[in-house]
Amino acid sequence: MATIKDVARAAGVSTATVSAVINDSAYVSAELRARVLSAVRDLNYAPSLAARNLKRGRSQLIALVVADLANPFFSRVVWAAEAAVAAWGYSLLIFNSDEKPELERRILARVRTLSCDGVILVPVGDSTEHLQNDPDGKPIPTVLFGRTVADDRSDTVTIDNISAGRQATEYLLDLGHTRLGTITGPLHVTTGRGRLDGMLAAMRSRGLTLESRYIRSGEFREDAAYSVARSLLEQPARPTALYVASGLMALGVMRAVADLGLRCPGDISIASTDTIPGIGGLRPRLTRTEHPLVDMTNEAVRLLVDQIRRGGPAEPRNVVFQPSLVVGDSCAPVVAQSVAPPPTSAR
Amino acid sequence: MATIKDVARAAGVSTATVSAVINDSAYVSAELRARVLSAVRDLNYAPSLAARNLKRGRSQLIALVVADLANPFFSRVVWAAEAAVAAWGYSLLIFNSDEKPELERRILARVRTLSCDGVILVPVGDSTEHLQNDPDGKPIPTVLFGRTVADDRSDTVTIDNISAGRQATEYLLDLGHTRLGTITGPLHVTTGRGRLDGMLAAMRSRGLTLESRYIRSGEFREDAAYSVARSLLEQPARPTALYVASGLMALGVMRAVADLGLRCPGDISIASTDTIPGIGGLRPRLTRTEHPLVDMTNEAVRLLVDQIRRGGPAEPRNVVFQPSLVVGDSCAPVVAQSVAPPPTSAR
DNA sequence: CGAACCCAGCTAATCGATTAGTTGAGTTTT
DNA sequence: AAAACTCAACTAATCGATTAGCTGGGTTCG
Repeated sequence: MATIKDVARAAGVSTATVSAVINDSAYVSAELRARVLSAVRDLNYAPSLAARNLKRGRSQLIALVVADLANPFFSRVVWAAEAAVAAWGYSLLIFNSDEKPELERRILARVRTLSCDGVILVPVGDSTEHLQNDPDGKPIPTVLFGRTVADDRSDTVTIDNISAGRQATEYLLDLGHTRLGTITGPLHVTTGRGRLDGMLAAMRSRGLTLESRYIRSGEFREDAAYSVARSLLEQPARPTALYVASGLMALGVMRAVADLGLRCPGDISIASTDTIPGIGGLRPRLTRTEHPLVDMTNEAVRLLVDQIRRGGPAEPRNVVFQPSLVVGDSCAPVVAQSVAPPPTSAR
Repeated sequence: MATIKDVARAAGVSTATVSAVINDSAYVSAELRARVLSAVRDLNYAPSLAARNLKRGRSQLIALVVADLANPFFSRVVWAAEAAVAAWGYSLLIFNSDEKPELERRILARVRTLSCDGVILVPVGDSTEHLQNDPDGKPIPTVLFGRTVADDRSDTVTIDNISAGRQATEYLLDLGHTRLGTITGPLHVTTGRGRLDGMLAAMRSRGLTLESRYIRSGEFREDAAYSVARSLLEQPARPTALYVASGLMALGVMRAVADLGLRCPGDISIASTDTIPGIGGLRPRLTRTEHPLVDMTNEAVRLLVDQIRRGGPAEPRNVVFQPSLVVGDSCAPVVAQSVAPPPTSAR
């Protein structure tokens, strides 16, 4: 690799002049500028970011740490983040904490070592202590994405999970369903907890309760959702409608429904929250609440770049996006289903 | 951020000793080692990669440049690559060339600037000229993934696309289908071209031909596949079976089939190639050829790390993985379908 | 005409690590 | 006991860029 010295020698100028030309940081006469540029081309010179970053103290790197890279939801976040980050002149590093707090801790240490300019973090566990890991110095600019944690001084970008759970549930209730079931996410993360809370609130406000035997955690995983959905639906007097707290789990639930020989929405109505690619291919089309994922990601990157530029967090900003209900045909009015509560088990 | 000098001062030793302790690169007495380690802890010191990399001339960064980050297939590659790369002690940068050769060129320039230790590249366009962009110096260690390009000195990891097309087609032919159609990928990339060639070869060897009006390109995109599938299936005398060259396109095709009121496999049999998350939720279950994606990714990373270690490419290695046929229930024997070629248009 | 100024371009310090080369106290050899 | 070794630990050069500060020729102005 050619260095700035090689270029300077080839162009017959000093390294300072080369640097000035490359960065447009000072006036250089047209002649020298031309000589430098042609030398750059001849040697196919590209400045070393390692050296530049060492001097400037930044890296043009932004890290995205997601909780589960196998989840298509986060794959879309990766896609959106790559584009957003590139638009601001940064490059994107990807890490997968795999829902393990200990791994998250190690990743954040590495992020610091790599001197990333900022982190977009989907936190796992319930502490962000690792974020202010620098007793004297300033912490790395951080935006928490999707989930929140207890005590916090960081910017956050989240959705209104309670509203998502409520909207989906109210839609089912409006169709006349009263015996509802749900496949939740992990209840120790806000996305799991909030959606269930929204559902409970919606039912409570109509004087209904959610029976605990109709509540199962699918852990935000397709396979887990499949098996808990099976066991949930094989109960005698199964619910007439199901709220599934994530798109990935909805795939598993639909699979379980098909494997049990149940028809959707004929035998069971299903509503879910969040969209993943591929869900559009499902028939029936799922009724679901969607998040403005691209907007959320753009906003997270914008907040992060803003923090980086001003060199430290201002007072924390919490941006909450609202989900919207997208009606498909996976839900039917309860009158169209068996009217009398059937005490028979599924097949 | 504390520097190595701060640590040296705090521990009352030289920076060389601190470095020796951190890297285990020379013997240090137990006492000094303890002093250094405690200073490291006190100051929460993390060595600056920028400085280390500048000196060592490497970055511990591997770039993954994919052709379409919105495609769930590549999302899975990202997932597998992150894990593989981390296991070797590297971190993963993600870039999306979005099938644009010009963007790919810019990305590779940036990869060079970032002094990435290596690149896993899903090439778009048909030249790798940009890879030996350094007239004098050595090119960045590179592994081409999934696709190949004409002239090449790089390692490659690919699948046998011809075999994938042939296996899927032969399965359909064995069921008695003779009027086949296909939704192809872009024919200028090897994954698109090869799968079609495999299909053509399979038909030719049974004395059949693929009518050109039954061939459509879905560009490896879900929406494009949806619309070309619609127009293909709305023709009079539509094919009785379809080979769809990618998982993402298969979702679009299934959607088109459903929207046209056709039953699969009743009215039309469908086989495809490659798996994406979410495809498992489809009913009927798709008959398809699958790639050992995780193995492929691991192999690509292994080859790349090997290149990095030996400091330059040995003679290029081309690893080809074989697809395997996974039988679902999206295909039916032709006798079960309308026996006489129906000259009626769909619906 | 000389002082004051301007400014293109240069010299050299600097960022934070690694590491070749040096030092000097302690040990072994003869 | 001097010479020859060992070896823990240190000093200082180095990686490739940026940039503060300097230089010296050319203008402007009193």
